Amino acid sequence: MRRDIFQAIADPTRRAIITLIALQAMTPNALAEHFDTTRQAVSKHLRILTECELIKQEHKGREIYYQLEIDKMKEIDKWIEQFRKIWETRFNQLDDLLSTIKKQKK
Amino acid sequence: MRRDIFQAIADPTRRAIITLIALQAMTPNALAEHFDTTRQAVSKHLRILTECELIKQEHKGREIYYQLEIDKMKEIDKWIEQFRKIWETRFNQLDDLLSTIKKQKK
DNA sequence: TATATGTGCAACTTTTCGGTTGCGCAAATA
DNA sequence: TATTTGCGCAACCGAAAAGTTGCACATATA
Repeated sequence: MRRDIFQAIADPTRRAIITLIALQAMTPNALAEHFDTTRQAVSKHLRILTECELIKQEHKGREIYYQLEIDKMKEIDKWIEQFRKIWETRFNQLDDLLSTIKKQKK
Repeated sequence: MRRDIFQAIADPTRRAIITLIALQAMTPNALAEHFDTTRQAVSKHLRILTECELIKQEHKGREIYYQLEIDKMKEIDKWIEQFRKIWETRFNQLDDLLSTIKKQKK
């Protein structure tokens, strides 16, 4: 099974899970209430997210609280960074262009 | 067919395509040379990327140059932003803690 | 101790995905 | 005009994904 973060966040339910537990750790049952699927399906998503270390478990009696491994999210941010550089450069170029026009007006 | 950006960037080949054409617009044939698949397979990826408006075509004779719609990439960045806020907050909290410890030492 | 609850795991099914092959079409070239 | 080249599209195939159902197991609770 190929498991990487990008494949993990491809599924909308998994993205919703990530957003939910980003605020506070939650149990599978609590999470399942938010979706129109079975608890087992949610559990499966949690396993996938755990496998690529996007979330981690915290056992509390018979309950298992899942919480976000925020640092792992940085890996996605790292990939986006190369593009952020591009759009920031373009923005600056536009900025330069605008100020050049401004100067010409004077 | 459900097509969203996150599903689009889930595939490693598609991510590579995006990175390649971010630098300069390319034709399907030119792109295919970079991968160990057929031109048709690449073409299929290009169609998916086009469908979710991550790339756009520019016809030049019988050749089609594909180029990145950099603005669309911002949507991914937008999703990441909520988590960036979290890790920046935590970083600042750690920073506060460290300076508190420093003060106590004095 | 018997029962209820919270959970993960395995088996199975249906859908989706990524790839190949074969085709047709338009533009360039001989 | 005949041929080559660049391309998209449709049909098909195997693998993987996402969901359901049924089960086992540990921890609470009566």
